[in-house]
Formats: sequence, structure tokens, C-alpha cells
Amino acid sequence: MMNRVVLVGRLTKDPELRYTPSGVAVATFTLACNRPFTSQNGDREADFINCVVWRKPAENVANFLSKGSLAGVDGRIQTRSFDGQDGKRVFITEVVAESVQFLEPRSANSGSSNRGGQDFGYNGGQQQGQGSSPFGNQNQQRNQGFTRVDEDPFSNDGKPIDISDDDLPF
Amino acid sequence: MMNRVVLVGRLTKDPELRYTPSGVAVATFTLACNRPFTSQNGDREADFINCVVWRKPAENVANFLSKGSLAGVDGRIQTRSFDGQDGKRVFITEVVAESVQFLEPRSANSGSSNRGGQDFGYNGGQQQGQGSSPFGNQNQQRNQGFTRVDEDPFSNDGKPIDISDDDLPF
Amino acid sequence: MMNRVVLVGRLTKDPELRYTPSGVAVATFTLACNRPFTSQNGDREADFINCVVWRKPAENVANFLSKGSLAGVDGRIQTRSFDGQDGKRVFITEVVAESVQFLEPRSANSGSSNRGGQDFGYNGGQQQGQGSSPFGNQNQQRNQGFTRVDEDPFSNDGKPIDISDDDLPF
Amino acid sequence: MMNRVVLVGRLTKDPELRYTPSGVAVATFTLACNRPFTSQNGDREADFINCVVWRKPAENVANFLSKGSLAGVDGRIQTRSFDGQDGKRVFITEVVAESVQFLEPRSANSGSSNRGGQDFGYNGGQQQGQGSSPFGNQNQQRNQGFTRVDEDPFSNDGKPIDISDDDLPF
DNA sequence: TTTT
DNA sequence: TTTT
Repeated sequence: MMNRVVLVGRLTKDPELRYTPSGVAVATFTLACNRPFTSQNGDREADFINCVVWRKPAENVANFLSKGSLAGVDGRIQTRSFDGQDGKRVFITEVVAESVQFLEPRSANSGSSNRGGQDFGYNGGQQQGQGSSPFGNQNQQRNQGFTRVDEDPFSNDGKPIDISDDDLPF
Repeated sequence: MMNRVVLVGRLTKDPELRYTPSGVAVATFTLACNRPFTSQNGDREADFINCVVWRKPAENVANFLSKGSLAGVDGRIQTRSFDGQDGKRVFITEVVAESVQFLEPRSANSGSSNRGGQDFGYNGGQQQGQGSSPFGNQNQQRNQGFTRVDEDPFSNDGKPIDISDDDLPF
Repeated sequence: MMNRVVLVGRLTKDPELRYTPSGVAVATFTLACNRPFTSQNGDREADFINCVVWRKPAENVANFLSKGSLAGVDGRIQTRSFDGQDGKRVFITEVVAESVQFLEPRSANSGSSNRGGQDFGYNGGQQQGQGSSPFGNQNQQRNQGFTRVDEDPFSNDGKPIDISDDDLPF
Repeated sequence: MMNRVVLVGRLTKDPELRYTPSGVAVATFTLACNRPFTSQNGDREADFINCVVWRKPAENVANFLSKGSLAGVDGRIQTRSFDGQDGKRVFITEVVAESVQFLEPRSANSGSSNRGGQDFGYNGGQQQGQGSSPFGNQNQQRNQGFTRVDEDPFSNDGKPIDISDDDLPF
């Protein structure tokens, strides 16, 4: 059934990249989306929306986005639940990004003349090697030492990811 | 910032209608959206997405939708948090519907020749009186005896709605 | 770059199914989407939006939808142009559906207990044989005798489809 | 009925601002949205999508966007038709933007510390005076001398806008 | 637990 | 706590 989400916002922190036991990349991040209206106290609030992205776009996200980056997400809402450590069921609502668009312009001291708007869609994956990033390698550090975990994308305390290489929806 | 959600799914239960202290209608319901792909165990799963709708469309939802109804939602993702009764902060992600479309055809024994597709948008609110519903009044019972509560739409145990008539975003 | 469309409307005519020279199915149809507001003359108008869908979902559309069917579309806006017969360039804006959802309930005299909401997404293609349609074969006639054309989906007067099996975006 | 479009792309030219006879601002512009996949010849193509925006956001668009600007649009698809000068009916499909988001970062030599992501939604209209633009007044020229026309937003050869101040959907 |  |  129809389930479509489009967001533009800023990462509240650096994205986190993990791998399933079978080696599939998963990145998680939170987008702060400022609301287009003000609250009754007159201040501008934001929604903080948890996003998950799989495979190649996950690695692109980890490589090219960081805290504060402006990004667009096209995906679906997913809900799931697991048993929390206190024994009660925890319900999660998050966005599974099918594509992530990088909306930050390249930094001023970079050599490229490209202006923003790079797409990290799964179909549009142009398989850029990490070393040849047009954005430089200032984020490369973040990609080192990632442990392969078999965890729930947004938590460290529960519920293995029940996913296998063969059965991913995209 | 851009934040758009479009869903089509079925209500898992009858919607719940409440009123804020200042008399604003709020309806809450959960949409079951079947996923377009199967899990690794081969079964078709669903996402259960909590939705909130305000004002006139809230009353339309309460009047015309019930458990199992097929409905479309156009809205935004909202996050909020409150202190749970166990003292820890609870984070909520839900969809605030700006318009709800009724996708169930009118029942066979009804007199109208209209086929499905009725819209409950706030701008398109055609202000149908409860008593003159083209769908009959079989749901009207549900609208009686609603207590005016000042509660968080999806819970009975917390956090007053911090909203006033004057400051609604729509 | 982000480009997302979600529509719900009714087919203005039976869909048209064609095949490219290389055998790829393409269906075209027009969705009438009633506007949620009225014009200044007080009447409710509609937008008539041309849609194209490729491959398996194209065949599903041709088999299960017909004039008047309520359907949902999730896709992208596409523009293209070609030289019209009067020598001037014609510009086309249409929606390429990635998935089409059938929102009509099964007909009253059908044996299935399923209620509406069937999805024709490419990933969700459950490869239903034409002969085993749960909706009967009243539309099957429409699928016979389709000439394999190498035409622009919405016109008979021009411009070959520049697409090959290998290079489809989905 | 549901009809939702979200786009991110770059303006192909400076936006054009006009006013209806009753004084309502209308801006038109075309967004180039690069496709996330390549054509069979291996080159990356784009869709060129005509957009219309009304009232305050129209003026914001004219003031803050120009050729090449990266912008997001949230709106609806609209179709309309009129009689062309050659006597045949012309059909138009375009996007009516309900909100436009400015995704270009402010220019390097500006004094503000704000980074991109400004929203021009109708509800979020913060009513910035033209003279106090945080982006400087380099675009202000474009806003001078606009004739009040009663034309179809995207053409100079036809069909009066059938709209009045009182009957706008937003 | 939040971005600009 | 889930719909068809």
C-alpha cells in the first residue's frame, strides 16, 4: 500500500554506519526538519526524524554527510517493535530512505565546480570509490573501525536485525 | 523544511475523537499499510502508522471511518516527547494528517450513486452536518459522550496538549 | 534529484497497453484527480494527469483497471519533447508510475474475501497469471491483439521510444 | 483526491513574477531535476518541470531565487487547457507549489550565519519586507516594472487567469 | 539525545 | 495494541 515520505533537513549528528552479519551496510541518522510554522509560544520548532538507509547509499551517507549537513530523503515509514530491557515492548516509527540527496554545496576550498544536489539513490549509485570522492576525504576517518554488528539500527541493546542479503526489499 | 507523507492503508481500529480544553477536535487512528514486498520468511508484513488529525477533518474521520476502512492520508511527520510515568522520556513519531481521503465505496444499501474517493481536506471541508451524512448515521454513536480531554492525542497517561485555538498550524 | 509524485484518482478511459520493439510492456492511462477545493464559479474541478507505467505493473494495470477505476500512483514527473507533425516541438509532462495501487473493492459477485488495496509495485510483483486473476477475466479482451509498436506512449504520430530492455530505470 | 508532488531542482532561468488584475502575485519558474539514472546512451538527463506559485511565496521566489538556484517545491499537479493561436487546444501540465524551500546557502560575503534551508511556505510566510532581505538586494531589479497582466502564467498568448482574490485554494 |  |  502507498507509503511515501519526502524530507529535507539537517543531520543532528554524524551518521552511524553498521554492517549486518552478512555484510550489508546500514546507516542511521536523524534529520532535524524545521517546522514551517511557529508554536503558540512563538518559537520555531523542529521534528527529529530517525532515518535508516541500506547498502550503497548507506555508505555514501556515511562518507559524505555529517552533523549539520542539509540532506533530502525519499523513502517510506516503517514501524517495528522489540522487547526493551525492562521487559516491555518498544514501538519504533522511522523512515527507511530509498534515496538520500546531498544538498550541501561542496566546501569553498574544494577544487570542483559542481554545485550541490548530488543524489545517493540506490538505482543511481555511481559506485564512487571512497578514495576518489569529489568532496575530499575529511570524513574518511569515520569509516574506519566499524564493527560488524547484528543489531537493530538505532539501538545497541536489543533485537538482532532480521534481515539477510537475499531478502532486502531494494 | 520539506516534510511530506502520503499513506494509503486501513484503520486498525475505530478512530478516537477528543477535544482540547478550548474545543478543538482531534482524532487519532492507526493506519495499517501493507508492505509491497515480503519479509525473509516470505510473509507480507505491514507498518502500523499512528496518525493525528485536527478540527473539521477530525470530525469527518470520526464520522465516516471505522475499523478496516481504507483511507489515504496527506500530511507531515511530527515528533514529540513527554515524560513517561516511569520517569523516562518517551519519544513519539507520528503523522499529522492535513487531509484524509475516504477510499471505501459507499455501502451497497446506500442510496447515493457516488463511487468512493471523498476528501476530508481542511480546505475542502464542505462542512457536512452530522445528521445529513451521505453514508448514514451508523457511526454516530461513536461521537456521543466524548469527554473533553486535555491530553496527548495517543495516550491517556501524560502531558497536556500544548495547543490553543489561535495557534494551530492549519 | 528529488522528484516524487503520489496521486489517487479515477481512470478516464481504459488503459492502453503497448510493447516496445524489444518486448517491454508500457501502459498509459489518465487519472482524473478531483481538486479538494472549488473554482470561483463554485464547481469542483479535476486535474487530468497522464501516467505511464512499464513492465509487469503495466500488464497488471491493463488487466485489472478500466475506465472509472480508482487507483493510486507513486512515481516521478517526467518531461520530454518531440517534433510534432506541424514541425513545432511538442513538450510533454507526464507521471512515470513506479507502482500503481488498485483501490477498487472486488466486485460484489466475486468469490474472494479480499477488500481492495492491491498493489502493483514493481518489487511487489506477485506475477499473477492472466488466467488466474481474482477479478475475473472481463478485461482480458483488452489485452488481445496488442500490436507491438515503437511509439511514444501517449501518441500515435511520432517519435520512437528511445528505451531498451537493459536501460530501464526500474 | 490525493495529488502531491515534491521536487528538488535548479531554476533554469530567473523566475517571472506577474500580478492578476486583482493584484495577486503569481510567480512561474522551471525546475531542472536531474534524473537519478542514466539514459541508454549513458548520459544523465533532466526533467524540466514548470511550476507556479501564488501570493506571498511568489514574491519570495522572485526575490530570493534566480537562475541556477537550488530549490525544493511541495505542491500539486495541475492540468489546464486553452485555445492556442493556431486554433487547436493546448493542454498544460504543471506543478502548483504550495511551498518553496530555498536550498542555496547564503552567499559567502553575506553577514548572516544562517546556513541554507529557508522555507517560503504560505503558512510560514514571515512577511519579510523586500528591502530587508538577508540575501541583499541584487534581485530587486527583477521586481521592478512588473506589469499587471491577466495572462496564463506560462504564456503570453492566451487565456485570462480565471482566479479571483477570494477563491484561491490557499 | 538533537540541526542551521 | 493492529487492517484486508
